[in-house]
Amino acid sequence: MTTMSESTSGTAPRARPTMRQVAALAGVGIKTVSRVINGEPNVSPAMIAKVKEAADSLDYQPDLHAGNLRRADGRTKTLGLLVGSVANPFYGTLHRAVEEAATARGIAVFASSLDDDPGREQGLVSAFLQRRVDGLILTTVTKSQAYLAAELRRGTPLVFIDREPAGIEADAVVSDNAAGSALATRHLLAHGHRRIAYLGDFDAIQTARERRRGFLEELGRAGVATRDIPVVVDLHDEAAANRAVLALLDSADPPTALFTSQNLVTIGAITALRDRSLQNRVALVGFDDISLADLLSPGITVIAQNPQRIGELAAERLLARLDGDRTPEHSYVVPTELIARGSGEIGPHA
Amino acid sequence: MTTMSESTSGTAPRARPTMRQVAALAGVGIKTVSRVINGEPNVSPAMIAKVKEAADSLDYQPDLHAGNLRRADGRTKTLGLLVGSVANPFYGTLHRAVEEAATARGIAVFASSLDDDPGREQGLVSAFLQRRVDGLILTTVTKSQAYLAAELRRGTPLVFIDREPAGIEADAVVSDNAAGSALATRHLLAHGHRRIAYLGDFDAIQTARERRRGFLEELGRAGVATRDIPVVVDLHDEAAANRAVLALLDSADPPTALFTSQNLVTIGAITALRDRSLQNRVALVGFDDISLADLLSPGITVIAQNPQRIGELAAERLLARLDGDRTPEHSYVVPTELIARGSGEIGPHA
DNA sequence: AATCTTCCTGACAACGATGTCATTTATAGT
DNA sequence: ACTATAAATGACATCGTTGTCAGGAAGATT
Repeated sequence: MTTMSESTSGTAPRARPTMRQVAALAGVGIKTVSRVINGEPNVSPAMIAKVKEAADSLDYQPDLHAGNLRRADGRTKTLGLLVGSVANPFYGTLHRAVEEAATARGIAVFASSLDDDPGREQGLVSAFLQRRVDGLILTTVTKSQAYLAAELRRGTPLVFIDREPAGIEADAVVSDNAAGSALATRHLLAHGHRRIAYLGDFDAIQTARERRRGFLEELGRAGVATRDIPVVVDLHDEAAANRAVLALLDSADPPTALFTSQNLVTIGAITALRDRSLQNRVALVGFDDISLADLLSPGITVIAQNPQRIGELAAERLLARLDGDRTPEHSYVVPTELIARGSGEIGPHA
Repeated sequence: MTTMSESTSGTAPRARPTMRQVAALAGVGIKTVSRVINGEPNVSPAMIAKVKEAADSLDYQPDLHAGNLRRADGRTKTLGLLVGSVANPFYGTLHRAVEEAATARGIAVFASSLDDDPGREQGLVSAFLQRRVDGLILTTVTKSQAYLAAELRRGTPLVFIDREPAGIEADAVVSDNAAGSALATRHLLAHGHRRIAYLGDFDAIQTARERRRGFLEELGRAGVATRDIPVVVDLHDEAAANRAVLALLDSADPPTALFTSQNLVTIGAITALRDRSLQNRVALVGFDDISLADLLSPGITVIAQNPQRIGELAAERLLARLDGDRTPEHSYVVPTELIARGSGEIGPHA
């Protein structure tokens, strides 16, 4: 007998019970407890009942990691998700979709924010890896993700989201940034605009560059001289965007339409247009949907991404890889969608 | 260059290296590797260099869980966060605050959504416990959380957020729901309203009941007969709220002001007021802040909660408990704040 | 020179579980 | 009744790491 009863009386035990303690209480071998807990076959009903009763009375919870140490497949039923920020609703929705697919298979999700900090990215990835996650879904901000090559070779599935990987071959799920921008541009051109200003995020961000490319290429296809097109980049917050738009509006030859490449930039543009009471005179299309955009006047026309679909697809790919899918790595492109709400349908007022 | 070469030659190893392999490569004992990896003292510089080189060349990552199995303190440097939904920006912000505090101490965060499902709550808690989280920060939807008593007794710190625990004594961090409602009510009364309608969420939700209580008690203090006050509850989405508000506006004696107890209900009320073109005639104060509320016309006056502060406090309490804080359990109340933006300052139009 | 510290180092058991395998017991087949 | 087969059970090694402890080398003290 191994009873040593730490300290006191009749209540539940103070220490966390082990399988050995359950076995002792039930008067059976430890392996039998293991079989019952894991629902393995070839255990008599009487044994099952005895063990379950002992386990319940001790409030026993198996230690997944101890088991995993010995288990053949080495799976921790855990996965890591690395996004820009969990406070960002775009990533929140994506996270939810990933969680849904994971939970359905008993997989728990670690979520962390990397905050545009390459050092933080590597630290968080390392923290996940030390906890032996079964796979990783991640946005990246490092120049190259070659540091993950060894891990990938060991069989840890990696799915990149939002931005494509560099220096390594792996699955990716991204939005159709250039095509979305082209769509927005075509929309504004179709409404008669020729002088369209572009307002973009940090040019260091891959998706920001893609969006700008889509915009400029579409103008090229339409035969609009890009020489006269105002392109402002490196706008990362509302205040900077507001200032940039005000400067454009106050210039000698102001644009008749604005294309903003990101959420906060769009909001900065809205406030700037209102500052000059031009919200019904200058057209605006923004990349990324904005909540309540339809309640504003005018409603804000946007190119909406589909974070839920991105999350679903990323999770689906990851789980498929875990199930042994060995098809070549692939980049999945999730289409964007133009939602017309008014601001993008304003014509050029000469 | 990056040929695939399944099982071959000189490249990095296929299997995940263990400490034993690093030791073998460096030609030292395994315990010495352990010392170097964990930065323990009393290792000669030459040894440190040798071991580090071997570890790097194998791309060795220590297995935190294996170590934890043997380690004295039994800490996994992992914590579980259970919220309504990670897609909800309120919880996203809270999550971020928790993550910030956790990451600073090398603690990784599991996040899951319970979706108002009591069964799911218990399943997720169990999943966390099996992964031996060091502590739990959680919103609950079960009637009683007595099922967690044994775990609490074992020393796993529990911090309840948003709603207070039942059937168990533990720390909690909650918003001042009743006081916030009273504040909103006082605001509307001060602007001359006497006929104020209340539109609330499912009455099964504790916070929803608290908000209603704060509203009715404040009316009582002001001597307003609650008999004539329209109180509609069990509204959980925008569409239901819209219908309820339309019904009130179309009634014989419509209210001059609305108090909506939750995000989606507030939005439903906004659309209903617009449907009747009454957004500048009927006052509205909503519980929970709404993004872009200041860009609407009128701007929406709200009682804002402080999810970041809730997250910070919850994390702070949890970490303190982990550090050995044995002070009695306590409920921390985070104040709410009224943000006046226009809709709540409309007077009663008789 | 002999002894005492102090510093380094590695052998070994242990953490809580599961895989393997041998053993016991029940069931069926003749 | 007696063996052949299947079902039920537990002893034991093992997963990757850290705690304990003992032993050897180097430096300090008498």
